[in-house]
Amino acid sequence: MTVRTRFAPSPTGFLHIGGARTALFNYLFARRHGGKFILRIEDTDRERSTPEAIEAIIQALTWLELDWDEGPFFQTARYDAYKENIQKLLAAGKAFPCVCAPEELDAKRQLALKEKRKPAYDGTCRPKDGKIASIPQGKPYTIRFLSPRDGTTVVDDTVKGRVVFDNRELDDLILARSDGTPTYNFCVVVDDIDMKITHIIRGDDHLSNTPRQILLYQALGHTPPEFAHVPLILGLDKARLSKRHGATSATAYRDMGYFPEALANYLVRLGWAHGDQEIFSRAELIEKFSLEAVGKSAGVFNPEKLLWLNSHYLKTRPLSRLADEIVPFIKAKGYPAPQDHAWLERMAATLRERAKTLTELVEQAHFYLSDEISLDEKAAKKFLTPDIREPLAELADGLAALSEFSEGGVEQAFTAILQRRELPLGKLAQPVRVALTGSTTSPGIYEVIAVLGKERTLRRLKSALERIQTSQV
RNA sequence: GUCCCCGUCGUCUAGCCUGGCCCAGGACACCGGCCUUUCACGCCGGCGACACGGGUUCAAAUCCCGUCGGGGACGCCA
Repeated sequence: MTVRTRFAPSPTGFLHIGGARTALFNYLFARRHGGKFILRIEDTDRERSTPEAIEAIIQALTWLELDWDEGPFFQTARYDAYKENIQKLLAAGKAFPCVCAPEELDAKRQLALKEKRKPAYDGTCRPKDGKIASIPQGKPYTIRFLSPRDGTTVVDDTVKGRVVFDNRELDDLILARSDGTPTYNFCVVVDDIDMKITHIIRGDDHLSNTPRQILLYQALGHTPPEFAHVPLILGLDKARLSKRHGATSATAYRDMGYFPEALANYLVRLGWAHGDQEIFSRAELIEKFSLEAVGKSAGVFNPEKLLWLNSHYLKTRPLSRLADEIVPFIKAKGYPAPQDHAWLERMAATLRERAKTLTELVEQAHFYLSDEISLDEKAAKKFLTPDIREPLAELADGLAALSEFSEGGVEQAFTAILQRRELPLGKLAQPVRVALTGSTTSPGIYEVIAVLGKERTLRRLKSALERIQTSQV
């Protein structure tokens, strides 16, 4: 039997973090077992489904490199299949029409809740004594599943273990709305049967749906697949992750300068572990992922750790790739995109250990990307002082005379002056740093100078010198 | 309210199934130190948890029961 998993989002919004992890687990499990990973769009709720959401979900999956083998399939294109199966159930006396009005049902539900009872369908339209109910004429009706009133339904869940539900807890769920369109729990089962899904891996908020679905499988004459309900992702307040916890869409992280590898690595470790290992390549994940190692308890989303993983990927990324990846962020900040790829690489190399995201890296690259450096006045006051004017001027001359404008050459120029004047490096480096970058913190001063190049370095030193001159008078 | 799930450092987790190797290991964050031209990186060290109460046992984070706490489901949403 070849493994077939599926990710089945409803396109009512972007792909959120929890969905991304579910997709990842399904993907990994399928790949691990040489199976197929299927994408299905559950768009039966026509009110809330949008083409934009579909696009956003596909984009997010693509960004995360969770490529699917079949689909996307759309439930709205499969109405015939659902209708056919409803007819089958109706004919077999396993479903029945219900003429209860939504308002009635709602009132009963409210009352039950108020009286602290479990709100459930009271069976008003349930056919008595095993008769096959006839279709009501001239009245709107829904089709309900005739759910057994006794016995138990067992879910043998790969992560949660054996969970037993009393069938009395399950009411006669609606399979088709009064407009004839099928509902979620029914479509899912029909689809998973037709698409030959062998393993359903999804959030554990679906665990309580599972006994109904198992009952539907049985009614339709099929064996249920394996179920694996993975715990939910919580916010810092332990409530289910939602908008108020900040960025929750997968692509929001892309836009904030995170790498897909980092997000995937973070997400997979939330609820799953392989010993003490923290960093996983995609290949390792495929090799090592297993549902048995997925934990049972919900996990809190920790942005700090994601950031740490991202910085890891930032530090270890091939430079030429990094250079490509920062370009969109440079443009987004409104800088002209540098054409010299090699230069971009050198620039990124000096910054990558100081930034945790691409956004941060580009922010710190301001003095490379623009000649209008923002001078920190406090720093200027402290370091661009008259006593440094001479060494600074001398350094400018030394750098101007350099035939090879490399890090090594720059260092020699510095050392020569420092030795002659018996100055510690910091005494000269800080003023130079302020002159070139506008701030007291930056990458190593030799790297900065080498990357900036002779012309821009000299120009900035010159204007610093001028500033010292004028403030003297 | 009813049903279901869950409960190891602040957070993610290893260990739990197959009790002793665990006065509980790793990671993020935090604190201190080292490295150092600044800031980072890196390295070293520190802080810090078996929810609680009973039981079983020579021995319990690990097995059993209860309590408490958190989450989820209860839609003509998915």
